[in-house]
Amino acid sequence: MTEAATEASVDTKTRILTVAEELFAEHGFDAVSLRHITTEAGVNLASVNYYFGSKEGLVAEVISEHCAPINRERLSLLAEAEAAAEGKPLRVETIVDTFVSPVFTAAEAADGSTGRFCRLVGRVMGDRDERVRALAAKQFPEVFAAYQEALCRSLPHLTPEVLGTRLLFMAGALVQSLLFLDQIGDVMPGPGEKVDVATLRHQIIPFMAAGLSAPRPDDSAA
Amino acid sequence: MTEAATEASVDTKTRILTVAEELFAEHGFDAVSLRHITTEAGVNLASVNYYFGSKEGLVAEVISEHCAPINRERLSLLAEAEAAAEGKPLRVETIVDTFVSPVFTAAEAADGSTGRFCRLVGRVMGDRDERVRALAAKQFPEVFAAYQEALCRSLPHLTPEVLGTRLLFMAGALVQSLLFLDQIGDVMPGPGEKVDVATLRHQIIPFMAAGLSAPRPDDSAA
DNA sequence: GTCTATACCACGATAGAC
DNA sequence: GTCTATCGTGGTATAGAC
Repeated sequence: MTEAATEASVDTKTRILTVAEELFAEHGFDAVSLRHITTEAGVNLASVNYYFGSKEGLVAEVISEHCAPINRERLSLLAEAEAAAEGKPLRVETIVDTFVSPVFTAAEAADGSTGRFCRLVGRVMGDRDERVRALAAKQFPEVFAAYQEALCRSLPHLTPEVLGTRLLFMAGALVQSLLFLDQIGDVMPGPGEKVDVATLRHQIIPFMAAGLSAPRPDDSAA
Repeated sequence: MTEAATEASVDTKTRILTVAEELFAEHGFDAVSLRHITTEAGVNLASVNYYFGSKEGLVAEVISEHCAPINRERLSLLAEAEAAAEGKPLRVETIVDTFVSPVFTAAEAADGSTGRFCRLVGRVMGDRDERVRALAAKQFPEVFAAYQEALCRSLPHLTPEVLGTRLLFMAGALVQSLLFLDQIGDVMPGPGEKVDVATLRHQIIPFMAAGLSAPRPDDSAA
C-alpha cells in the first residue's frame, strides 16, 4: 500500500500468500499454523507478522484476493445485462445468473481441484470468527445494493426490504451449498447420489429465481 | 454412557455443559478455552478431558443437545401434519413450516437472548472444522429422508434428486441467515433496516416454498 | 526496509499422585 | 473421580543483523 514494493519483498509476500491460500483451502483457517505456512514457503516465521500484521491480517488478504474479483465480475455482468435490456427490467433468472456464475467460473478456473476453491469460499462466509465474516461482508454492501435495485425493477410487487432479506437467503443457500459440497453424501441418505459443481450450478438458479419471485410474505401467511 | 452417574459426577458434568454452552454461543467454539470454561464452572481443568475426552467431545455434546430436540420436533410436526392430511399430499408451505419452526421456537425458548442461540446453531453448521459439521450432519439423514419423501408427494413433477438438492439449498439459506443475523446491518447498505428473528421466520417460508416448487431445472435452462 | 532469531504466554492434552 | 504438574504447539512481540 504505502511502500513501493521491491522484488524481494514481493517475492516473500506472494510466496506466503500462495502457500497460505493453498493450505487454508485444504485444512481450514485455524487448522493451519503460521509455522506450517512459513516452513512450506521457505520464509521466516516473523515475516507473516511483518507483512500482514497478524494471522487474521493474512486471512483477510486471502479472502480479499478471492472475493474482490468475484464481486467485480458480478457487478460487471449485471451492468452488461442491464445495458443489453435497454431500460427494461431484467428476467429474475438473468439477475440470479450474474450473481451465481462468477463463483462457479472462479471455481473452475482455479488451478488444482475446484473443490479446494469451493471450500475456501464456503469457509470464509461460514467462519465462526465474526471478524473473518465481517471482512467478507465488508465488500458486500455495494454488490448488495446493485442487486436489490435490479430486483426492485424486475419484481415491482415486492418491497426493497423483502427483496433485501431474500438476497440474504439466496447468498446463504449458495455459500452453504459450497461448504457442504464435499460431504453431501453424509447428509443425503440415498445411494451414492453424487452432486458435482455443474449440477449445483444448474439447479440453484431456478430455485433462487423462484424464491426471489415468491408472493409477498403477507399473502401466504399461515 | 457406560457408568452409573453419581450425584457428584453429574453435577460436574452438567456444570461444564451449562457453562460451555453459554460461552460457546457467546464467543464461538475456539475463542473459548477450556481454562475459561472450567474456571467459570468452578471445576478442574482436567475434568473436561475426563468426561468428554477432548474439547471436540465437549463441542459435540453441546451440539447434540441442541440439534437433537430440534430434529425430533421436526419429524414430530411433519408426522402430525401428515396424519391430519389423511394421505393427501401436504402443502409445501406446511412442510417448510415444520422444518423451520422448531429452530425459531428453540431460539425463543432459550433463556437469555435469542441471538445467542441463533449464533450457536449457525456456528455448528457453518463451522470450518469438517469434523464439527460432520457431527451435525450425522443427525440429518433421517430428517432429510422424511422431508424428501414428503416433498416428493407434494411435488410429483420433480425427481427425488432435484428435491434433495433443493432441501440442501433450503437448509443452507436458513443456517446462513441465522449466522448473519447479528451483522445484517453490515451487509445491508440501507439506513438501519433491522431484521429480527420474527421477520426472518415470516419471510423465509414463502421464499423456501417457492424455491422448492420451482419448475424442473431443465425447463428454465439458459 | 527486510529479514532473522528468539523469547513469551496461552492453549489442549496427558501422566501420575491422591 | 479429582487434582497438580508438565509437555508440545500455537500466535505474537521484539531486538538486532543485514
